[in-house]
Amino acid sequence: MQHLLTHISNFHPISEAAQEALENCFEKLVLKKNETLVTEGRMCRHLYFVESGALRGFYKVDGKEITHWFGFENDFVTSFHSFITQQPAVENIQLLEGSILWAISKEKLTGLFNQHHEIERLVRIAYEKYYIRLEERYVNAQFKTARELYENLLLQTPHILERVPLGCIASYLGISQETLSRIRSQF
Amino acid sequence: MQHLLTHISNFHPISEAAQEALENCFEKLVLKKNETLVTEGRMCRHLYFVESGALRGFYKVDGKEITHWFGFENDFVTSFHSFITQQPAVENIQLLEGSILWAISKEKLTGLFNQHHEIERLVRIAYEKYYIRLEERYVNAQFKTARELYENLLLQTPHILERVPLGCIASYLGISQETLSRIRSQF
DNA sequence: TTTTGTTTTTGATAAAGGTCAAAAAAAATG
DNA sequence: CATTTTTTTTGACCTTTATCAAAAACAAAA
Repeated sequence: MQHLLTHISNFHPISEAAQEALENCFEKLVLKKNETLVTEGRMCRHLYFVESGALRGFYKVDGKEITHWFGFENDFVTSFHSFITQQPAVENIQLLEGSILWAISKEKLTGLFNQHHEIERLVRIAYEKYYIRLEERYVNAQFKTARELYENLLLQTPHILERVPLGCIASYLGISQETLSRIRSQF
Repeated sequence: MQHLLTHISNFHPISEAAQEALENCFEKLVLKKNETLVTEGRMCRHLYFVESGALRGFYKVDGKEITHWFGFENDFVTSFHSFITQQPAVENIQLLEGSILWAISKEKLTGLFNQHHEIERLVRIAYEKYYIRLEERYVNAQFKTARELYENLLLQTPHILERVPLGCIASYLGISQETLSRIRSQF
């Protein structure tokens, strides 16, 4: 738990009172590799913080699994669309490694927003950061060759290449596994 | 100005006091077609609300202009990365039609956040909506054919096709203008 | 270790869409 | 209107990457 509070304080300092309130709302979750955290068609009512481990969000197109994000240490993850709109999730979240997570429900988070302006601010600022990150990925994805996408990954997030199976990475980059394999062999 | 306040109230109702505060912070801007609102390399310090008209955000790759979003009536637009990080913009914002905009500076907006929790909430909720929208576009862009992307546009945002030159739309969809032209001729 | 299952690589082929160049159409301007 | 200028369309060709199928490598389990 200290892990989460420290991470938050580094990101955007908050008062003791707010920290205590947060502490009372998160619950620890220990999951094993390959377990499923969120399943498509079901509601996702929680936001998760990754203390350690790795997971991925994926959805299915023509029976194929398309990974569209990875989560690692210090990431907040959820099936965002479902969490926000309270509609059934269109994606799945699966553990890529055994992980320690901290979960907070949407109700509790909303309660925290009402009690502590500074927590809502924290989240507002986090959204900005996540939005910018997504925007960057989007711009990259659309106008780079498969090779450039791989190089980017190699430079910017090499841990993904080390910890995640090739098939997941290929769909994450929007290219076929075979193409990724061929590109990788040239390095 | 009433336009903006009405739009905000529809989106998420706020108190009289907050409305007045908002009213004092926005400034009206009337711009002509082809004028530039934000230029790459320069800071973008404002958030804009589109009362009427149309504009686009684009950046340059190998001398080519890549449009990555359009803004129309009731949209909030800005060079988001620059506005948030206060670093020079990497994109340009240009008017596609003569437009009426309302501008608020980052300083004023931050001030509003401090004075009115509910305004920060409003923005937090707006971010959620914009994030989901971007996520959808991202997922689409990566795994649909050029034809499917065009069909999507036709169904979901036909006003774009009616009000925007083909070249802008092609880069927005991530395909060449020639391909878009050929696809369109098949309908 | 063998066996079995999973992941990655390799090869051959095909399809989608890009690029370049020129014509046609449409829009803006004097 | 007539004339530039800009935008869109069309055609020929080429590149990138997907797809399918099979082999190889690797990992897990008996």
